[in-house]
Amino acid sequence: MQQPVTDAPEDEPQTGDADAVLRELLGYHIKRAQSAIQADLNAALKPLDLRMLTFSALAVVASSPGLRQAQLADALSIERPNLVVILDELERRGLILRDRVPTDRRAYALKATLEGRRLFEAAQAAVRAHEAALFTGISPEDQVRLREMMQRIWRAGEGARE
Amino acid sequence: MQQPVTDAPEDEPQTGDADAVLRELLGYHIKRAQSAIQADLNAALKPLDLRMLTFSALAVVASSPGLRQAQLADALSIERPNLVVILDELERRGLILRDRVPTDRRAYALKATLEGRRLFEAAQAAVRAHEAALFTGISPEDQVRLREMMQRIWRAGEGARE
DNA sequence: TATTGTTATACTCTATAACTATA
DNA sequence: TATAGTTATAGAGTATAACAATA
Repeated sequence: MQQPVTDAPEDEPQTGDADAVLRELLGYHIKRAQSAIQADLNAALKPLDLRMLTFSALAVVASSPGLRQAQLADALSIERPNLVVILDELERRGLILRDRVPTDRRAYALKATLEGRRLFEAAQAAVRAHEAALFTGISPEDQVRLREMMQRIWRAGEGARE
Repeated sequence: MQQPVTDAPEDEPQTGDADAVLRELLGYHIKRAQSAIQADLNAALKPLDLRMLTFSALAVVASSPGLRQAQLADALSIERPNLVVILDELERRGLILRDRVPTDRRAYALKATLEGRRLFEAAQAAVRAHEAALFTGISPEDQVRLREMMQRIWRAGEGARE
């Protein structure tokens, strides 16, 4: 069962094989897939003038009204300062409101406007279509396995960070 | 078998549930896992003064000597201009060389120095340890499945980009 | 004293146009 | 003309320190 490995000389590496060292790493494949997902998601959100981050923020605010910015930043796994510009943009576009919390005048209670909720609904449909398209090749059972594996990796990373 | 779902009132969302909308998306879990992987990988490479990108570039150059910059950029899936600073850094540190190609004086043939190959070996060991640590919770068979799924997603993204 | 949101800042990664020197 | 590497530049995401207002 001898396989003719390749015709090319060893010292002239083929372009398509140059990433062979990297392809041995699981993280390489996960990164490539994640890049593809992000690109496709942003393309799907572009007609709505949203990006992954602005969509995520709008989605969380729309479905969990009353959150404070610190809580939202936590839910999005981003730092508080980085959330400010995102909310500035969503607020400027009339998609969310920063309501003062009466009991704690330092904080804002975030909520989506009617327009924000409508845009969220449209965006969610676009995102679901995007996921359906990108994950067609993966059976529902495998998608469940995949989600579990991703959660395990994330938890392992959490553990390593302490 | 009734489960007491939660004690909290509905209109005061719990912090831990704020990302419920996002957790329905497979892409959300993949992104979180990828972030964890990148953070852990960079932490593993930090003692060697490498990052994911500089490691990847060094790895490809070390194992495929003679590549041109355009080919390397292609292997790394980055744009040619963005590769320049990375190679500048690796060259300045004496890890790689840019050798003129005699037959095409526009191009450089990239190769790792002895020191570059040594650092690559050390880095590869660190990266393997990092992957072993992060992926302990995933059986070898599942890791194979995972890789296949990532490749499928990436190809679906490629198809969507045309 | 501690916390909320904010400003300022910096670093990394990414993407595009335009230049130079060669081909 | 076209290509290889480069420069300049801009956008997006991420991270930290420090501030004013409030608790």
